[in-house]
Amino acid sequence: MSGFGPDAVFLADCPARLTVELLADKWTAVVLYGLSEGPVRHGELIEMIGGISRKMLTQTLRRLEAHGLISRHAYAEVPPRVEYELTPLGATLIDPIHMLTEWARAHGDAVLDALDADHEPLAHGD
Amino acid sequence: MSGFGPDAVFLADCPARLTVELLADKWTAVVLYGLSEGPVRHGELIEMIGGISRKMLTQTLRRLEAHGLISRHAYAEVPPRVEYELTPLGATLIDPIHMLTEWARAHGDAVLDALDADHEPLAHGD
DNA sequence: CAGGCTAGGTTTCCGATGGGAACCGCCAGG
DNA sequence: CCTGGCGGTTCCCATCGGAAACCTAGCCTG
Repeated sequence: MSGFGPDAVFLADCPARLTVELLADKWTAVVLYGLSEGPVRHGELIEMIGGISRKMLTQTLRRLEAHGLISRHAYAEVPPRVEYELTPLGATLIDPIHMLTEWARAHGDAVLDALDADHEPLAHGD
Repeated sequence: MSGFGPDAVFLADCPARLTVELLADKWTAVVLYGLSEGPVRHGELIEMIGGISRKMLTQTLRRLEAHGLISRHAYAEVPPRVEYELTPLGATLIDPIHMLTEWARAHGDAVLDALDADHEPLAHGD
């Protein structure tokens, strides 16, 4: 434990840890990705993402807004219309997220394979 | 909901979602990063990371192992010694994770600034 | 005019999850 | 024989996440 080099950046209390934990949510990355092509409404995100509850979506959006990654535009119409949009800061996160999806596209298969091998280790004679 | 383009890859039930959710843990990315420079022992990870409990570390390591991203080497010694190491598959994740840390290094400041502005919106006259 | 509809958000309730800390097993050494 | 070091598990509790009902507010329909 004596010398992890300058790469230890995100193993302690540095801003990197904060940011990684900001993204380390089940929904954060997905929501950001959902906004990557332009303003999207609350209800659209619900349908796009699939599996997220209103509560968690709102909560995630609020957090991203508080962190300056997205902006919220509420139109005083009836029925109410609310659109969310990436800020320039939030837009800079799309590239890293794309890298993750690219990784998934390339290696997701291998991960599923490993998972399968691990779940049934006695399927062929223990 | 009619045409999000081919980029909708990870908004549904595709493998990308699975993988993103695999990483969407408070500790997963940090642990992988901690292993990025070679085999590391359980206790070393505890000290490197700081804030993680034994339970969560073990749990995270088990999951990563099940997904084929790391391998576990237990030496029948006394006191027990257990080392964890990235598999070749796991090593391919280091690049994407580095992108996140780079992003954090570049924009973490802006995020903290936005957070601060949001937390005290009435600090200068409501 | 009353009730229902839409759409975003909040509240309530409950099951799942995460963290802390104590405990376990193992064996060498004092 | 008791302690100490290390990896891991168990127990307990606080928090979180999800489902679904409720709320607001104005238009439309009956």
